Amino acid sequence: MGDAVPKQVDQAERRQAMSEAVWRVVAERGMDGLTLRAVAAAAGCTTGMVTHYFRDKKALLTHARSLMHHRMADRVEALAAHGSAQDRLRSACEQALPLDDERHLETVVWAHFQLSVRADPELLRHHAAAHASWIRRLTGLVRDALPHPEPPDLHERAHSLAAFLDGLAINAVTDPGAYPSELQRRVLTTHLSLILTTAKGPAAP
Amino acid sequence: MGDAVPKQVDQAERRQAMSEAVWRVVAERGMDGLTLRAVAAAAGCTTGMVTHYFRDKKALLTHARSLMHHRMADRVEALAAHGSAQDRLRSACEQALPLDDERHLETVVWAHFQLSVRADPELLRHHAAAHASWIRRLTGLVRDALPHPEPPDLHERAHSLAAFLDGLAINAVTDPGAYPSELQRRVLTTHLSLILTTAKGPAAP
DNA sequence: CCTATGACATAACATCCGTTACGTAACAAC
DNA sequence: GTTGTTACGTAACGGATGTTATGTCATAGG
Repeated sequence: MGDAVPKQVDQAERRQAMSEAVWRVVAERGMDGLTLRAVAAAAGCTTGMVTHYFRDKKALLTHARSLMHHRMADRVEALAAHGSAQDRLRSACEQALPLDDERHLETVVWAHFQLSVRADPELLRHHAAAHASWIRRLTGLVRDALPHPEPPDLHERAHSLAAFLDGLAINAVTDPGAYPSELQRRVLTTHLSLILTTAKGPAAP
Repeated sequence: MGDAVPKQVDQAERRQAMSEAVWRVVAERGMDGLTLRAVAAAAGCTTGMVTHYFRDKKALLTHARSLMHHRMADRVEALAAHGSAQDRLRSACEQALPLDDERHLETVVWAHFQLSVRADPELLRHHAAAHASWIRRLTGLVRDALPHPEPPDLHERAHSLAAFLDGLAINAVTDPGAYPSELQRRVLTTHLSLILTTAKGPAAP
């Protein structure tokens, strides 16, 4: 009984290719259009190959989800640490916006994944943790970009910025014609300048 | 051949009941969990009754969508016209946030509908028009709440507010534990006070 | 009363889905 | 070469789905 192990394919690479096919299918047809056959067609292979690398549909989705999460996290991690605090804040914000085709697809897929999280308690916990981490990072960036001492509503400003970014990204993706990247940048500029305001105007109740 | 027309049921009422069943199913199981049988079960009837009042699944979805749209539009329309400009602006913003169970469900369903718009060009046009109208209304409210003369970035501020509201609503709905209504109100207060700021702080690039 | 019609329930239908089983070819160890 | 394992493609399976057909009952007009 020999231990013959003929392994000439890069399994991780295949899995990634299929995950990317999942992204494309989700972006084009939504979660209810995500079928193994559609994924196989988008990946240019057969359903047999998909089931060969993933136990079942849930495993495929989990992998596609985690890969997307890593992809976005890596982009956050790769942000330049140099430059002024304002520059670093703006860079972090821009990477969360669908300013090019790649981020456009990411935004669509991420929106679908985020919404579908509601159906699975475990996914919800995972998402909540990731979101809290994102809020923490934004809070730090906003604090660094503001003059000392930090304002008492720092956390609210960070939350405001996070919500703004998510909303703008989704609006840009569900109504692409109305949100060219140039408008997105202009609105971001306005929002950042408001967030970094120190002297308050007339207060809202 | 008599013209017997025994019509003792209110068809509009039935259709609304089934549309509300659609909302509940979409909120609980997402778009891919929306089946005629699930809708019938949620409405407490049979699939035969559903097909009796709607030609096919698409007609059912269209009606549920349009009813939800009217419901949200009516709420906007019912906003108090009295009070200060700031009060009217805040009221308009609060009705867009999931501060109670009713608006929570509305937000979830609306998010699903908004995302699924991408798969249908006609729905996309409809959504774009509604969104533009919403932006216009917000712009007017912000202008009224700001001292004259209006700032040059008025439209950007309105877009910023619209994106913020959408994002906060979605965050609150995908991570309910982290966004109690009290936090939503606090963040809204901060955002509104920033939006209504006239004296600018350090500008972001 | 009688009949036509609307308001349903029930059930059958083809289709599509996820899953699983089976078959084949390629390659490493012996 | 032989063998055993991996890497697929093909196809079949039961179940779920949207749709359609059929049946039943109540009711309003004649």
